[in-house]
Amino acid sequence: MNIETRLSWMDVRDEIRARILNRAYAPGDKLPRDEDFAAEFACARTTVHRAMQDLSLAGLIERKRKGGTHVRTDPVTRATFDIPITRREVEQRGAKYNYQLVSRDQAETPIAVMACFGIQQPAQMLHVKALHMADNRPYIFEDRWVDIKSCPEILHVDLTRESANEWLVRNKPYSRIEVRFSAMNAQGENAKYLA
Amino acid sequence: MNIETRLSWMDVRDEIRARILNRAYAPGDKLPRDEDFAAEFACARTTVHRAMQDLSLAGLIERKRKGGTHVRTDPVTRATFDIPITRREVEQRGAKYNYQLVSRDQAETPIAVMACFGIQQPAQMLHVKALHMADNRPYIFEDRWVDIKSCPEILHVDLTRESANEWLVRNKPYSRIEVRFSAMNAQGENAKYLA
DNA sequence: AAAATTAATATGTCGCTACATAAAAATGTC
DNA sequence: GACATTTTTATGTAGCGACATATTAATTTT
Repeated sequence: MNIETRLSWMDVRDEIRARILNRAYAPGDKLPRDEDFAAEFACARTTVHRAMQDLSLAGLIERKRKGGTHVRTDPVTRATFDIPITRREVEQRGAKYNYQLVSRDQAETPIAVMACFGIQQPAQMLHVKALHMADNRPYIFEDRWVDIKSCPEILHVDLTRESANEWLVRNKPYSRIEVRFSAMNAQGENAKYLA
Repeated sequence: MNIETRLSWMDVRDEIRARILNRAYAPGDKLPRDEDFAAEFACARTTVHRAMQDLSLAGLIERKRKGGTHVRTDPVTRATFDIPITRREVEQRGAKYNYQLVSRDQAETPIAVMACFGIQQPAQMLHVKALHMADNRPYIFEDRWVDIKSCPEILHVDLTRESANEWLVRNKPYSRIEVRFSAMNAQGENAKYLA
């Protein structure tokens, strides 16, 4: 039986994360090079690299070529969530799903929406409003702006039959999405901390 | 100049994703083994592996040891977002930040909150209400439930000085968070599809 | 036939090497 | 000193080999 079990990249990640939380490495600090960590932990650089990648994705550190790795000054808690298809959601509750297109316009991005998207220049966008219903009662009101340049195909979709949400989720899964919540922080932060 | 540039794991990922979107591999289908893909693309299995990992994280496919890789039957679009610290957000806008604790109670999880958290058994929780203000005008109303078992330290934090949000983000970054949005889908889906 | 055991197999992980790449630092040039 | 060029350096990526692990499939045992 070999006692010292080989340590995995997750162990390395956890150890480094622990140090950051301990303030052993304070926000803004430069971390040792991957190679030095590898020496310390007696593992390969690739293992450290994988750990670092994860921490970087998690928003805890920032890495730059040549620049090295730094603890983020403003800690960011990054979360992942799934954008559901409303129809499925309703149907799974055993309710009858109905969908109705309310409006569909093409327009320049209004200022308010620009701010919401975090863009500077106005662009051509498709503005869709639609109502999702469960058992014939309003369930969700979808008010959506889609950037046409990023997704021109949306113009040729029959949105009276399928919601923009469903079409996008089906046909553009994970085209690198960035989500912003503007006026809804309070509730959105109602997160559960799990083990 | 070597013409055939070596292809990266992202190229592999994009190609496989394209096929899934094309329905070349339909939902539910079993994908070829990593090794076969590696042979097809003339790259190493590790490269395919990395591509697959990414697609799996994105929610497009599901992998099981020995079971192989399958296209997910219900496509899920997975997104990442950052939970900001409200104070910073306000200050970055150049406004004056104020914070006021409204209430702080310890109680059993009410049914409504249990549903929100997706848990079955009631637990002891800390219920905090607080108001975040920008230039002395209400900005965000924070209504938060924190599971005490998952995070007992919260009880000893002086929440009149620092908001629960800020403390959690600062001290529990990425303790594997799961977020649920309940009544807020419509707006939350207002996402921008980027390149 | 049912249950327990064993083998086969696809994905997961680790280590090593080599090279690519971005960006800072050092150097050279005017 | 200001600017352009080269070197250095830390991270990023690809390939290969080996072994771990989970799960299905096959086989043996009862």
